[in-house]
Amino acid sequence: MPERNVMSYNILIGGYIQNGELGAAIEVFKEMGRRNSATWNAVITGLIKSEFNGEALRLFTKMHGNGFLPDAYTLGSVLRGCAGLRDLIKGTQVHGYAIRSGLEMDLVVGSSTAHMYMRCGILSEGQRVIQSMPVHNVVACNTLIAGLVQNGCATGALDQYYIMKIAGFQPDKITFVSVISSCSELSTLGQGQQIHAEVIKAGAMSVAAVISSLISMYSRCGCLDDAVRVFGERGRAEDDLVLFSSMIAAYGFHGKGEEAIELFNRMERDRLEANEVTFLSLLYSCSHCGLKDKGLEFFDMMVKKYGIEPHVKHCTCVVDLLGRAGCLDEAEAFIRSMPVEPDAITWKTLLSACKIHKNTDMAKRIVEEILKIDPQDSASYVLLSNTQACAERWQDVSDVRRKMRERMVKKEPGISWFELRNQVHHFIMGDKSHPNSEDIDSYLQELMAELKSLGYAPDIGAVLHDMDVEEKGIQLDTPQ
DNA sequence: GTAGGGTTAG
Repeated sequence: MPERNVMSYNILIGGYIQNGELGAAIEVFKEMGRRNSATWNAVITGLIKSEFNGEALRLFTKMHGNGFLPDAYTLGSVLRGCAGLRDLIKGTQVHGYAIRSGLEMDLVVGSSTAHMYMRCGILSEGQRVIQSMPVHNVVACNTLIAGLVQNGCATGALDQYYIMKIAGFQPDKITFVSVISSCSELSTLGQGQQIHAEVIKAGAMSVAAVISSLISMYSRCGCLDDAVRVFGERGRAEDDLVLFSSMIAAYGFHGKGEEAIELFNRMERDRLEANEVTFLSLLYSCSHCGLKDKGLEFFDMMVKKYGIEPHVKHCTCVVDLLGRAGCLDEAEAFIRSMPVEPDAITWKTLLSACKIHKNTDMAKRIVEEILKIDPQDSASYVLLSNTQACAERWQDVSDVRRKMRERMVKKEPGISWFELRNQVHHFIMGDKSHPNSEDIDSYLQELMAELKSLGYAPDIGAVLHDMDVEEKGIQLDTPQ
């Protein structure tokens, strides 16, 4: 087979992959007597684009074994595969290969390396790789911004967004999705509105992912009306399904279960086929709106009518549904017979229901399950201690606290914040550092008096014992 | 002919 023919086969493979016909591409690949690096790269990339990451990595090993040296194309794809599998060990090996072959600083290889580290939760290494690159482009900036927000550093992501603009890069749809998510994480409505305006100016309002993140941002910032407006003004987005899923969740977040269900019914009428995320939004809405039976009905419908295999997240929603409704035994039985392995969040969902319904015996048992999965989970110890406090079992409360000290488990103090006229004001429990602290406190007392006059009874049992050693320390250390 | 970043739920 002459080299000229290899090239025409490669064109054929490329075309199949572009059309999503991976099977046909692999058929051609198998038939080829001679291949070059581009042949291997095309198939490896095709596999990774369809999320066959493990298969792609095996083919990469085979490529290497056949004497073909990986180039920047290969490494970029393979690193993306490692990121998809969250395989830090393989990812680090590929990074090592990139360094030895002098491709580490290549724009694509560098971004892919950083993305791999950040997907595996190693934010600092990802930041280091991006910052050591001599040249940047919009993709390198996006990699860093997305990595920051996905690793819980939304403030850092927004800082990086302003740095990127100062450096002269034009944000694109992917930048917008990441920074809008950052705003919803931080509930900084003003900043979110400003970015919304930038999205309009940049002409990115037809991108479903962007609209979706705007709906979610407005909803989480407390502006359901704006979320509804963005949803209503959506043009002919190519991917309507994501928008419906976001909007259902937004209604659920605001306690509007009826509206969430109505939207789902509208999807069925319009023959827009719900997917696993739609059902997640729907189950979430039912559990947050006290619609237990409806929720169970939807779970059943998802499996039987739509043929969607339940994911652990769906099951956790069902646990929440049962738990909030007070069906604790049913919830525990559900977890123990679920089709997928429960994770720490599943158990924590039940634990929080134990606190609401003051079931201390079950709480003890559930905490043991959580600590099997995550022994350093401070929130579970605190939740257990609060459950005991609600039931006025003070001896058990101090036992839990003692265990935490013995196991060196530290609880991060809670923090809350809000944005006012482009300024973020934040408060730690017992914090007196805010310049208007006294005024705020006296207004809070007024509000509390008004609440009580309207019949509100605070849950003192839990509140008094919510303050633990670390939080007290911070309260005392805070400058006046 | 082959390369990198994002989405909704929790």
